[in-house]
Amino acid sequence: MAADQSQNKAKAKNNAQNTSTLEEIRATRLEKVDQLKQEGLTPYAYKWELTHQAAELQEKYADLEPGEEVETEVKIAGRIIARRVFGKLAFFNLQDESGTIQLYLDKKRIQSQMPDLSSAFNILKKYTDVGDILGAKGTIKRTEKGELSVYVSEYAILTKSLLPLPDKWHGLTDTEKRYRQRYVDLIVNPDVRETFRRRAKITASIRRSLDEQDFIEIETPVLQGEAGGADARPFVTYHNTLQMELYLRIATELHLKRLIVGGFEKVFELGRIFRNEGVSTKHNPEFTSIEIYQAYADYSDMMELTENLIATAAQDVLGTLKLIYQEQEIDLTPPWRRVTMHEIVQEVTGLDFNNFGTFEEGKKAAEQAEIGVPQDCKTLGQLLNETFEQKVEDTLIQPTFILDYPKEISPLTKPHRSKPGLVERFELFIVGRETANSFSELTDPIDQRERLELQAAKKAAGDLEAQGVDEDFLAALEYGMPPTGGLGIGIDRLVMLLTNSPSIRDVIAFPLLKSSSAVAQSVDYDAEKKILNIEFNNGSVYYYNDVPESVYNELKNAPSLGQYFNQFIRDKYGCDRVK
RNA sequence: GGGUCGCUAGCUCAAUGGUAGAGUACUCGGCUUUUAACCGAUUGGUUCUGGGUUCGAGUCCCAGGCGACCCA
Repeated sequence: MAADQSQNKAKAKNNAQNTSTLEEIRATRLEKVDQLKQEGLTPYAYKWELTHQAAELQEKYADLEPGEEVETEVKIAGRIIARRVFGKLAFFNLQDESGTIQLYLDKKRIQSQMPDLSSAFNILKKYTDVGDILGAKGTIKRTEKGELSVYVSEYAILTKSLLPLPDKWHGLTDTEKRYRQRYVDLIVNPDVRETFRRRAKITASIRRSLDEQDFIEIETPVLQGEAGGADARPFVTYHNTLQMELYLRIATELHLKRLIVGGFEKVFELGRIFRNEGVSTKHNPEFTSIEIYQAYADYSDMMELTENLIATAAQDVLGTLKLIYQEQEIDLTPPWRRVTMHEIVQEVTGLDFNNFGTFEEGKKAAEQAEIGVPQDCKTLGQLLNETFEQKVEDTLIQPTFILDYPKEISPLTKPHRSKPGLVERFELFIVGRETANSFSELTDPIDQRERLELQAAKKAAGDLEAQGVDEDFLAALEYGMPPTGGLGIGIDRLVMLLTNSPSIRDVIAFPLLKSSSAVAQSVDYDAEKKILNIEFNNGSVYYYNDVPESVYNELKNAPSLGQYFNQFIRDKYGCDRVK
């Protein structure tokens, strides 16, 4: 008795080794990897032949009665997302891309079907964890409790997982972790997988529609010498061997138009666009657009195309044109409302911009209507647009085409055929968001040059979003571009709408997030050259130039090196990275 | 750029300025119809970081980091 007790104590002590921190869990699982190898198994397999996916089986055997079995042999694979283990019986829930199915693991059956592995059931019991990838072969059985199961005869551990999954019940809700470790989010939140599956269906549907109408997709450069086609700040990069600055594209417009000049009549590109701007629920610095150009068409044709593409995508993905977005009912059944910017501004605010003779007059009226007029707003056209953005946009819940924009905010658009000062442009708004933008494209090379030079002047004056003059594009126009309708659709925003996602980050698999910045760790100072040498905790080393000795002394004596540095040095002195 | 809120165990969350806790996961033992399995036991912490106030700080103050939402 006494001996038993001391033995138990020793055992308890032995078992009391720490197994709960992340590192300890990982160490325990690495041990299991070793033990599997000792059993002659490979914890990282090469292949597993499948015959079915989980959802397929669920559907096929939906009518199987509890207790009933089918002798057909199936092979499936997936991740263990739950384990319920008894002495000689176990139930695992296996998740593959399509869904989940239960594995019914009976010791007797497994041991007899896997004679080469002496303790096949115990290995399963001891060495598998939630998170492991498992392959299973067996027959179909609905258990007496009514759960459709694969009655396993053979299994293989295909991949041993070393890290624990989030809580099976509460899952992963921390938004930051969900975005930073999207793979974990995808494992435990099935609706996230559904969102990205739906995204793929939407882009496939759009490409299919365009293909059926004989459009072809042509890829244009991401790296460009001049970033044009939109008003946006570009990312700048550098080509070492060519020794030239390059910009990441902010639009695909100017190159697709070159293709129209070259003789293609229906072209498009669906691809990534980069804009060096802020991050919000509606903006990610890299996002996806589709731009479509059709020769001999105008913006009216583009309206029909827009309705057709979006309605078809919704029908393909949702099976309906009526949907709910964030508790608002949206009806995508064409035709959609078409209203000019002048009309809608008057409708919402009561301001009739046709009545204003001068900018001053308009400004006075706008300010009375509580519209904030920014400094750089200097024309009636800009004021109209400002009023529209401030008062109207949010109210455009159902799909609405806003037509006929002021010329000064549309440098690539053909003048309106009957309304002076306006251009033939529309934007599509749904749930208050700009979702598409389209013009009768400007084809007059002289007019285009004047407008781009106006943009370039703004850029020279410090407007970081203004466009430069793309001489080669102008040369292309001088060879002659046929009348052309152009259309751009924000794919991310469309996907948000059709997946009922409140934030653009929900529809981008890996949204851009700030990395936690490096912390200054140690410091050195060259008094003669006034160079401050800082080493960061990530190993990088920077030289900060022209740093006064007094600053160095304060830094040295600061309670926290890292914070003094962030506050008083980081952005205040020029620096070179040396390591 | 401004404001509000948040950051504590792998995950989800507690904790009047006074011994950092629960559930779950992990580990060990038991169990052939479970499905948030169950029963029993053990374990697990840089409370985001750096300062400050205090006899004493997860909590109060200052600064910083990251995130969410709102505004411009």
